[in-house]
Amino acid sequence: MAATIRDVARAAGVSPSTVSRALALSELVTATTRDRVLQAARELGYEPNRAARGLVTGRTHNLGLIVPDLANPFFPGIVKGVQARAHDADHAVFVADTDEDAVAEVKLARTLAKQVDGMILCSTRMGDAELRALAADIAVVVMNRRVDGIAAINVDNVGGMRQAAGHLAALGHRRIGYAAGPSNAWASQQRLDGLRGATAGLGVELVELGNFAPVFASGVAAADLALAAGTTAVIGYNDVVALGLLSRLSGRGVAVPDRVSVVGCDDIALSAMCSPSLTTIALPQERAGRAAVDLLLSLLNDRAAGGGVALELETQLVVRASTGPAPDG
Amino acid sequence: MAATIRDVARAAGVSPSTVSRALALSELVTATTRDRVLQAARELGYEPNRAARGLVTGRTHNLGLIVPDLANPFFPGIVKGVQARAHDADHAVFVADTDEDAVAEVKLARTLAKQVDGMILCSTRMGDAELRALAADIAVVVMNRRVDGIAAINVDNVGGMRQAAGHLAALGHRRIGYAAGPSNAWASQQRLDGLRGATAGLGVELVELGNFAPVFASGVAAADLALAAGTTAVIGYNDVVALGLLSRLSGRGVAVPDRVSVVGCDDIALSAMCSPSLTTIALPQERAGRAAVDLLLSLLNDRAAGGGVALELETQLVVRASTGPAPDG
DNA sequence: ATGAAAGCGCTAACAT
DNA sequence: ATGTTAGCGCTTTCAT
Repeated sequence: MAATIRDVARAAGVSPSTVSRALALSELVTATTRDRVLQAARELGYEPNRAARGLVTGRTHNLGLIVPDLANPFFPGIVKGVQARAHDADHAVFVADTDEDAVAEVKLARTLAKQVDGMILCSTRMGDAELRALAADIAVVVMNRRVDGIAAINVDNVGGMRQAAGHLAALGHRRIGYAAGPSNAWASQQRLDGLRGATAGLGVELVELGNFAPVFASGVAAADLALAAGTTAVIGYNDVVALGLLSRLSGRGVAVPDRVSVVGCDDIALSAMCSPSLTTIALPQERAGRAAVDLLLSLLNDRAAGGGVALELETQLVVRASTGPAPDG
Repeated sequence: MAATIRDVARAAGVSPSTVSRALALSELVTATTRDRVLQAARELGYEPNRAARGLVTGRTHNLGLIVPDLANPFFPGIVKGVQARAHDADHAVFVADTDEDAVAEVKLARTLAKQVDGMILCSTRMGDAELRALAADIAVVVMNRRVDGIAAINVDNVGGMRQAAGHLAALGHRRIGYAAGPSNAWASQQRLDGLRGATAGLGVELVELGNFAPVFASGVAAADLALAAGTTAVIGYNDVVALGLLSRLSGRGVAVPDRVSVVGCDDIALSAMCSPSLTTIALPQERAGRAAVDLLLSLLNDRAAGGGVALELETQLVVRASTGPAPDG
């Protein structure tokens, strides 16, 4: 059996309450007794039982993190960021993968809500109403989503797309395709809006190729549409889709970037590893994860902070080998 | 505040223990009282507090999962498998990423151990002694590791390497390079052993290129070594390393598979997405994750089961575009 | 500065 | 078949 606070108390010759205070680094114990307690705790390998503590304090020191699909390389970065910060703040993290299923997500969130102090919903597919209902019961931070009254960490999708469009326009492209993501993904709307605004301003034609699931096969399908539409550059909703574009273009003997340029979004690790390497919009995934934890913890510690806060992190175009000058008209 | 068992008891006009029994579907309550209790619980939206329950039953219904690096696309598959099965069995999962740090891993495991019923250690870098000490305190299942007395889920690395070697030999390769993984990774040893045995039996020469961290850059470095050693085929410790090989070979103008063939291991999603697509050894990641949960839960329910059990899952060579006939001598 | 006592929400003997 | 009691490990009044 693991040592309890009583064991430590006995070993240190004090009462359980003193041990509790000493461990909380309270100023209410003498330095000497504190040392004695800490020493005893160390010797016994004592670790407080969090469940028991939570029962009395009402704080579990657990956080929940829900992501649509861990297999999408975009999310592990966020998970890492969340975990790093959570562990620093002495919190453990329940991670749940919804497999892109909005119904499963609501159920999962409800279950998790019972065992955590707060939760981070990443690229949630949940409806606004369900999200609000959840936020009424528990502290919630969303990532890549904007809902009034709910704390959010976002990346500057609009700015990123503006950079991408500017880059392609500078290379002489006049007709750009966009393979959009799921229609219920907030980020996809943002990116589309950004792209529409940017291309209009640049006098560039934007061809919307439709909505796609954020998977490789979507890029494969979109490549054919892009070629048929006569575009000289295609932007994928994310890097995985862009990798699908790359693959299909190469399969059809279309040289990248000589005949068609390709841009992704996310800057997943593999963007730099494939060939041609992928020009993409880098999102600060780990930083976003850390920021989400910070925001959540501040919400927890200061109920007044309210849910209105929304942070926006910068994005940065990373130019690699998959984009080049437009072929001569 | 959420409703407690007392609230339900009051509403149903019974004692808390009767509520507890009714909810546990015990046969010790009349059908009528049970209905009354269930009804009251539903009306109040009552959900038992798991922490409180855990405090008395000693079972948290939480599982811990430790992986070296979520950014390595091999692990998300396992996480998904573990979660799927755990949720089915009404358990939640704490996931922790150690960033390949053996010291951090031990600390993390110790912390997590306090809040879970059992834990799954994936490709752990922990020493045998520490592992045994941990297993003495809590139910443990390891994946990709074999330690006497500790339950394990493994994949047939030896068989996989045998298939890979056989494939390359059949294509006429007589000199094969191997970029091994970290020396403290059990799977790497296994693969090396498998490869040594297989090549010896086939009359093929095996060139061991050294130990590498399981990252892209390692493959880049290994490619140069492989070329210098005059091998016509190279096997990477895993797909990420193989992707590095692919990238460097292409960068140096060495055609794959025309001049050099490349084989990976794991069958991460991106193996099929890059070009040339990667011949690799598919490991059943999700299945392994599910099996680990099953094993862990059986350990938990039946202390007699002991820790000796070791399951081995099959591996399967997947031939794609990165391997071809050996160039003529 | 420290100890004693109460109680967080729940289950599991032990009564009845 | 149901209620009463005790206690899981911890924090937090309230005493001293």
